[in-house]
Amino acid sequence: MARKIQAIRGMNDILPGQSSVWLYLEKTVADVVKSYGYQQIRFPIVESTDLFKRGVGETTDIVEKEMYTFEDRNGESLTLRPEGTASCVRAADQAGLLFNQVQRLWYTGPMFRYERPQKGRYRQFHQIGVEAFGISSADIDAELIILSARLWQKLGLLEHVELQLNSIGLASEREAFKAALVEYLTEFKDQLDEDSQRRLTTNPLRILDSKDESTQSVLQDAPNLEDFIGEESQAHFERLQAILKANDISYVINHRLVRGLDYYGKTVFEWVTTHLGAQATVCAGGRYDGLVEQLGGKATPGVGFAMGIERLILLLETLDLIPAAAKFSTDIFIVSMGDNAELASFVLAEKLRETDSGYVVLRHCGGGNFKNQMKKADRSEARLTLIIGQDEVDQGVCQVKDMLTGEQETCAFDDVVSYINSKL
RNA sequence: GUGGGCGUAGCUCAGUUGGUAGAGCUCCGGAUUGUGAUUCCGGCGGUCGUGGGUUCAAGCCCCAUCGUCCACCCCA
Repeated sequence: MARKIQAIRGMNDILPGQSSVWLYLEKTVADVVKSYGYQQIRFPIVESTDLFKRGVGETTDIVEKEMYTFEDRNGESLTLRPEGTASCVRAADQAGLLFNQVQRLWYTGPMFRYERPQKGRYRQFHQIGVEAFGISSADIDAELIILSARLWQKLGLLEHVELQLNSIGLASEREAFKAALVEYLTEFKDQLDEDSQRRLTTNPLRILDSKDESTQSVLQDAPNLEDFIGEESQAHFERLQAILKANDISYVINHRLVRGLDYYGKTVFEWVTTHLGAQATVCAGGRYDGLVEQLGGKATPGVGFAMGIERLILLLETLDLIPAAAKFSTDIFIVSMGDNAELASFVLAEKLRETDSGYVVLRHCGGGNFKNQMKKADRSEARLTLIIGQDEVDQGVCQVKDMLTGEQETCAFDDVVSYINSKL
């Protein structure tokens, strides 16, 4: 036997039992997002490596060590997208959709990061992203957050996720804070954990997140980001909070909340849960007013967020929140024996599918005796089984069996559709 | 990239101090003729992840390797 080839590590197949849940989630998101006036945009999975280097940030972990980068046949460096925002900006700007106008866009699809896989974290994972361009005021930040809350409500997740908010100010304000933080922490360098010492030079803001006790105690008296936030950023943040309050969106302010992508400024937020272990963040985003310009477009404000589909599905599953209607199920199973009955069963099946009822009609294929076919019908978990043999063909009828009660009735061929409509 | 757990039939797993493999489910067939979920009987199905090593003998011990899971890091 030839050796089997398996899927690439961290890249999962979505199997039949799972796919209906994906469809349910995607449909729910599409409906919610549409009701806020967002239109879908689709862009390629592969882009120029430079797009992500410039968009996401050269020194971020994503760009430094997590990208799937390779050379095209003509030597151009290409990368499998590690996130969607940079591509979205590129696509929208290239089509002239960003200059002097408002755009509300969303997208979904696979993203790729070379990480060590674990629960809720995969090398190919899927995101749904929502982005709004051309509005600099806080009301659009609020709209996006309210939209996400609406989605949680539709999915039954609202009480299981918590909104964390922060403002990380303008780039210049952040730089000033970063400098002050590094200056302060350098004094206590020997009291910091190993990772944090390294981050002093690589990503100082991340130190705020450290779980190390000693590091946290050093941080007690460290400078605060809030003190470096300018008036404009502050007013923006306050307005956002006022709108959220008016809409009864509860949140906690987390001054430690910083994002891993360089393009964020002012508003940042995350929806987190306690049900997914280490992968607590289910949805995250923020404002990125400088990104469009950084990618060569005319300065255009932007805000957006992305959610991880795998994580959301994991959450829905652990909380048992997937509605029965979202699961695949067979409504009618058709059993037949003999050549004539087989022909009749095809006709019958098409009669049922022709209606707008949306019934899932499964015809048994491959013959076999009634006993085995009935067994298949049972396994299919269909509500009703239609049975046709030579006797039924001769009389122009079929048997309709209710698999729950075991009751069976004879029904004229011509009346089958209306009879079944009354039963289901 | 770092650390730890795990890898035995299609699936879930058992396998005692090393003596060349078992259960349940699934699938197929049967318990009288054209009717399922219970019950009973029988059958198919495994070079015990892979490659080395120790031993008279390895699923069990040792090394390596791959895969998987969890955590760190980072992120959705």
